[in-house]
Amino acid sequence: MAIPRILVVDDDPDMRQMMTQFLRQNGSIALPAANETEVRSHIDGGRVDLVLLDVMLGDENGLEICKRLRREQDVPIIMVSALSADHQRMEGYAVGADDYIAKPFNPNLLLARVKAVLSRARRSASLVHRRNTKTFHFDGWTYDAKTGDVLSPVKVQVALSHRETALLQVLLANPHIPLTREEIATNLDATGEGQSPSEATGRAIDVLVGRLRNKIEANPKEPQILKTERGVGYVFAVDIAVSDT
Amino acid sequence: MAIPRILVVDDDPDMRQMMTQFLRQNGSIALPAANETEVRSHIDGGRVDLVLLDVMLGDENGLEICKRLRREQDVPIIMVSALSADHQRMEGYAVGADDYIAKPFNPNLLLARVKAVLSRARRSASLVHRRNTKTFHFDGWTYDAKTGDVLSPVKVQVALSHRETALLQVLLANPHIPLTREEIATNLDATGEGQSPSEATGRAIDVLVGRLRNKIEANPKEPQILKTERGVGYVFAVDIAVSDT
DNA sequence: TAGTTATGTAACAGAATGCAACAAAATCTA
DNA sequence: TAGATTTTGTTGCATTCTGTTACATAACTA
Repeated sequence: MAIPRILVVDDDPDMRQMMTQFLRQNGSIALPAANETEVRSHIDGGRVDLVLLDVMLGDENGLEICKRLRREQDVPIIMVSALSADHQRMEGYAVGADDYIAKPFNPNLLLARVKAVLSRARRSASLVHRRNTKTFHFDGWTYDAKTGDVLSPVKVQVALSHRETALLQVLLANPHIPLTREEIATNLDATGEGQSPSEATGRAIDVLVGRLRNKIEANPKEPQILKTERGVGYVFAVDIAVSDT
Repeated sequence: MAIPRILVVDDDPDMRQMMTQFLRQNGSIALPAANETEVRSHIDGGRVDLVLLDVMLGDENGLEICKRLRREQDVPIIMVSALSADHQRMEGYAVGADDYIAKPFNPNLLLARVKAVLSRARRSASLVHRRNTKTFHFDGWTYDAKTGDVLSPVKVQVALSHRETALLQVLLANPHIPLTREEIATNLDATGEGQSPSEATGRAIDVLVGRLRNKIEANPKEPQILKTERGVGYVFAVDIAVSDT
């Protein structure tokens, strides 16, 4: 599908900011909205693929908005709430939400849910569910994005940890582009394969890079694939071929 | 989803007429039934997405029918009753109804409830339309939702315990979606009987997952089907094909 | 060259997960 | 119904994963 357009509805500016930024970093178009009026103007104004709706909207009631939206439009809705009590969740479903997530949420979880709801919506529209079946080839190596398997040039399976896999994915998505540690960290948390409860601090990325090098570099001391850009960060420095299987 | 097929069960012809007409005007296929015999013939004869069940059915007892339906089929049920007393409502839930509405009801309210229950059923383990006798195929394996049989890639029967089967069902209903332990536990309890007696505590889900892995993973140490999402929970990580038999 | 800054990495610690062993509960059987 | 068997949750320990820290080394600057 085209780039998903996600409406972020929250009356707290900070939260709105945080969520829109996060979604944008992960390839979505995020549309912020603080109240029902802004929601309507967005929905009436253009395509919206998904609504992330806070339950508590100051004086307005997210549940009510959800109910109304559902009655009029057929846009998928994920309710977001600080209250994780089960009855809240139930209420969310009862008014027609497609999913429910409690604040504070794990960014991975949010992204996974967004993906899931979008793909579900897409599937019901097209009936055909094509998964991500790309395979990446670089410098003799193979990475199967579907299974997550990594094969060395001599066709030996190499086991990467979740975090290492996530790093590899980020790099594969940005070949020849030097990435700062911060960029890597942000995208790591987003990839959905790797987890980290909170933002990575300190030298975590350096260490992670080192670990990945130990697994995929012939000579980790002289990296050919994952090179250092002194003063900047790291680059994936070889060409990539992508095959659709 | 396709047009919902709703079974309207009421012994009063006027009320039946009114409800079926109303539902049809609102885009559903309404199937009238006056007693348990007619209910059975409809359910056995074709797909039914929701049952609107009157509590008072002349000499029969709606609650009993509800209980039986719940035990055999996994079709969503909304109880309808002229008695709005609280104990009645409670009884409705206790026998496994998904919702409860009191007569006389606001037609829009009925519609909202119907939609809510349908969408909830769609998203959660709605895979269990036993009557439809679906069979799931994944990674060489076969799971027959009707008989509960599980066949390995080499066509050997594998015996799963009730709990393991329930887990498999929850996973099959949510492929590629990382589920938290809490979500799994909730859905597990829901799949069995209408109640959720006690939240599974501790590491029960972990252990259960391990047990299922031992039965359906070629190499339980390196799960290909039921993968761990560190910090989140577990995912059913392979594609599923569903055949109607 | 000496000093400064950036990077590599081993060692450590805390957390998450896997799992065997046990116990309690449910189910079956004679 | 008593006893055997199966199922299922709990617990404790082992293992794996991942970020932090400390120090060594490399690169850069003046």
